[in-house]
Amino acid sequence: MPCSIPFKTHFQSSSLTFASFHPSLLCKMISTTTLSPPPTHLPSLPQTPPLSLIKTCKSMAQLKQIHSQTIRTGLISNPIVRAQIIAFCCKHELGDMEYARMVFDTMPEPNHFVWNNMIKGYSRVGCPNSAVSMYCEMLERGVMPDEYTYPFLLKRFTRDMAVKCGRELHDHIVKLGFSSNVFVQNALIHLYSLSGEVSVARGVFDRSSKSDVVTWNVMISGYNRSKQFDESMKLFDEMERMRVLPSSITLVSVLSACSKLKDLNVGKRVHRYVKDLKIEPVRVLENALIDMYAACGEMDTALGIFDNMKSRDVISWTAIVTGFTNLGQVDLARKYFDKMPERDFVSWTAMIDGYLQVNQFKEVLTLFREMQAANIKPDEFTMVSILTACAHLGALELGEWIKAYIDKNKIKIDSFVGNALIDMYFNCGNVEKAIRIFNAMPHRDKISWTAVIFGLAINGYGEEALDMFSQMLKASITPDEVTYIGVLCACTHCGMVDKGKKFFARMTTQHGIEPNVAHYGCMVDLLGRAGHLKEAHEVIKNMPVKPNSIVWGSLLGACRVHKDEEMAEMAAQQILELEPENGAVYVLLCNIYAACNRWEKLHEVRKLMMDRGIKKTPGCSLIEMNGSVHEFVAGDQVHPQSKESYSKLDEMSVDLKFAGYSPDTSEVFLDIGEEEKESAVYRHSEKLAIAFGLISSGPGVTIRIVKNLRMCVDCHYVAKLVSKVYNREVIVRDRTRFHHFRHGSCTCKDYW
DNA sequence: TTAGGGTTAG
Repeated sequence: MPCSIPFKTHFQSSSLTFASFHPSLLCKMISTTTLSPPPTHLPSLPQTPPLSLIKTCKSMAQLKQIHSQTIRTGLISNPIVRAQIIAFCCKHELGDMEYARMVFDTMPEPNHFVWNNMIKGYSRVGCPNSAVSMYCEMLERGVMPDEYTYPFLLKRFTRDMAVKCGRELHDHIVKLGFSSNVFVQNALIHLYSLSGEVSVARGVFDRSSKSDVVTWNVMISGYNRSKQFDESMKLFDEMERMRVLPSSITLVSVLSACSKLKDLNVGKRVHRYVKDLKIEPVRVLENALIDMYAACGEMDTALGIFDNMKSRDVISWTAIVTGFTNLGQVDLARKYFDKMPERDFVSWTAMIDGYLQVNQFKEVLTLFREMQAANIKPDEFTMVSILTACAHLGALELGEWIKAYIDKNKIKIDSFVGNALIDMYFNCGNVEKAIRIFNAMPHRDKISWTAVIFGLAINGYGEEALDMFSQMLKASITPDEVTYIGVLCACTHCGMVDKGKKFFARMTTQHGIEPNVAHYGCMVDLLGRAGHLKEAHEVIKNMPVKPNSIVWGSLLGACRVHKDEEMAEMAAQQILELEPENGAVYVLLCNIYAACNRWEKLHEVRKLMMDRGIKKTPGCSLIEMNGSVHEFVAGDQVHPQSKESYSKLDEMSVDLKFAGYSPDTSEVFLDIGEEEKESAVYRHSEKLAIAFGLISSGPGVTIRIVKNLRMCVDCHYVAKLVSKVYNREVIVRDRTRFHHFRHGSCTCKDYW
């Protein structure tokens, strides 16, 4: 419902509209609520004048008694009495705004004091829309606001409201001549920093007298809000130069900025300030100090303050938990988390995020379940952590559940949540849903575009990824180095060597991005896949940065596919110089020797592995069924349904042999007979997971598996046949890419 | 008869 500000007296020609507001909220509140009238038969109160009684009043029940007495005695006709009753409802912690409105409606001509109190009351109870409605009503009835009105009105504004009507209200303030009032100025700085127009806020700040510490505080917190922590610091310095004494609130904001910037020096300076100026170490300030020291990794100092606090709240505890999680000391963090007397959604999310940071994804999900059992409502921060864990585990069902939860609970899908959803869907191999989320996002940032490009690329949709890239450029979003990884990855997946080279060059010439080691790795992958092994090697030799094991690993992978044992040896040697303990390299080299029938060489590497005590990482596959993640390790029988899975595997083996399957043991490098080799590949973890998937789900249900190592040729072959024989889509995410098996073929086009 | 500012997790 459009609501024009009826500012008739001063704005005859004004076109001001408050289209965004719903003053009906207020009307609704009043019309649908049954108001309890003041009680009529009550024991008589002591004969104290009602105004003094209201001042000492403790509850709404008491207020209603006083109200009723004033009605009986006729004192209610005094407008000051009604104003005080309203003021109590608007200001008191237990004040009731519905009651205030009821009394308000009995006043034929409420004065400024009453209007201001009503506005303040609605702001206090978190109904800024109703406060605006009240403001509109005030103007409509020809009462001009005064300098008290605006600080009350703006106090609880939301970002949206600030964006939509900040400028208009500023206009009113200027025209009414209140712009030099320091309280109004402070409210305006707050308003603009809320709407994200921090430079306009700064303009108001610069025009102010700057003699009031609150003005500085509002500006500093405004910079913090818009994450311009450097500016907060500069302002703090300027304050010192201008000899404005900081208050404890200034110090809290500055400490918050120090924490974000990890600026221990200024943080310590603030701490000295607290000590030298003998500022009372209130809890909020101590919390801010703990957070600053924790963020800078100084846990001993943080704990020193924590231990000496008179009283701690949930923020003090959470700051300690976060301090440890940031250092990766998740067990210590958990120790404090478990000791917390109370935990809120932030503390739970902090601990969950701690597990995420150290890649303990299962613990992430376990803790999330505990959080739910404790009846703590997660918010969008929690959702991001859980979705990220789902993405790593390939847990699509849980990810979908989170999506449904977000929808049901109307959790805001901001760009963080949107991007996490996109990542989750892509990492679980559900390209369609990832794109659906992307298309529905109102604000797509660089990260959203990059997530889509990269997601499409790793899922084998190279052409589509490049199409997205050109759409991104058309939308005037500047790509960064991560976007280009996605672009190059897309070229690799489609074997578009020339295009890839062109993009690689354009990255620098058009967007000024210097390629880093990851980009060179992509180029090696691109050339290697196409069989240009020498050229790939040339890229490594000429790259200006030191190649890492991933770059050499790409070349080694290409050598496996194109069976170039000589270059493979060289690449493997390079990797082992960098990472002598890298078991996967020995294994890959053995695979290559086995595939080339170079048994002597293979024995040498095997002996080297034994001598150096290097063990082959056991293959492990995760499969999610009915909301739980199941783990299968090659050859193990730990899973409760492993017996059934093995029986299914036997059955599969017969079915697949009818379809022409014979085991491919070319990559088995164990010195064993052919039969044993077959038995070894037979028990690979992804086969067990596929068998489990087949017995645990109905016909036509997609089987999604996440594997910790590269898929072997035999498993790849089996997955292709399963997709055909059982008419099932099988999606396997291995160490480096996705394999979507459909109707007997794979999107990786047999290169991985 | 009425005012303002702050801390924790992506």
